[in-house]
Amino acid sequence: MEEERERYVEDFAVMFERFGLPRMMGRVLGALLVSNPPELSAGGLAELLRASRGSISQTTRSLVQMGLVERLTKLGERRDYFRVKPGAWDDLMRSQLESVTTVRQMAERGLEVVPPDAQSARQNLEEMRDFYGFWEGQMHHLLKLWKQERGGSEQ
Amino acid sequence: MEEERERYVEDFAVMFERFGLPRMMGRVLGALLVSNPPELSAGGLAELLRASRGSISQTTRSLVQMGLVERLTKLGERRDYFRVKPGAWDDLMRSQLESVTTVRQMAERGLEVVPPDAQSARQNLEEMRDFYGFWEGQMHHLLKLWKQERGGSEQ
DNA sequence: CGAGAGTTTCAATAAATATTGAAAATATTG
DNA sequence: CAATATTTTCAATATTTATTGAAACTCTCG
Repeated sequence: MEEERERYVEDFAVMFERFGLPRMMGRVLGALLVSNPPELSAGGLAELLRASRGSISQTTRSLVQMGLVERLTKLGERRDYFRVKPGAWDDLMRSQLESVTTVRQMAERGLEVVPPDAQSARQNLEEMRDFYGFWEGQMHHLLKLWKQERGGSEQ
Repeated sequence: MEEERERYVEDFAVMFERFGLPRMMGRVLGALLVSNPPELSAGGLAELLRASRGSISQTTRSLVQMGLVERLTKLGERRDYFRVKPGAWDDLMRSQLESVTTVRQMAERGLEVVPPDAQSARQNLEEMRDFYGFWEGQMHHLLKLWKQERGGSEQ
């Protein structure tokens, strides 16, 4: 991997880290993203990223579970390969939509927990509920729209 | 703070933590959210959450900087108070929009880094760019829409 | 079934992060 | 300006999280 792409992978990892996810996940995803050919083996990733096989194993599992990466095998070869899953970004956004739902529910639970006469707290929580309720609906709609317009063939 | 609200604040903190932010931030924000009256002093927060003053100080600063909490003073009183900032959720979503922009830009940079003949990598990156470009535009639009419909009076 | 290629597990360790608490700084009052 | 209330800073520490590497495991092939 030449200098420039190594730099890219590292920066990708830092970005990922800022989203609260392990740096190594960003490295692996970044490496797969710019790899040619598009799939790499666990061993290949370990070598490319100068990381232990153990940590590649753990990281690929997490990425597969998150739906960002898929594992594939090749006829006549023992090793497993990994590549960026088509539709990965859509999946990621879908999990963000789940977070939005969680926040909305937390607002609703807040309204149950707060005394009926706590006006300002109720107002805060109602705004929170309404806002996240709004996003919940809109995101749902937009995910559908995207799939309709662009995702017709894949998956 | 009674049992039920303490539980709520802790659960709120765990949710916050899952988004990659410090647990204490979630505690402080959760406590302010369900507090009646709506503002609490640094000392009050420390006592309520059984946390050190130092960590309350650090946490409130971060929350203020993130735009989720505001500091206020009261005439005739020395201490500072904190409360949930009106429009906090909108601000938070705006910072998520910034993240979306960052991801889109990272996709574009990927396209510069990858050789012209690396078909599949280019396809990956183009899908990423288009997807996040789409969300960028849509989120921008929705934030405007929300402000128009609901945020007319505040701020 | 045994050998070899490859992957996963997991205890140990390294690294990063959050939290405390005491001292320093700051602001307000009389 | 001294006394007091309050907040901030920061070095030390506790806690959490990521990473390694060696051993165990799994699979495939001859």
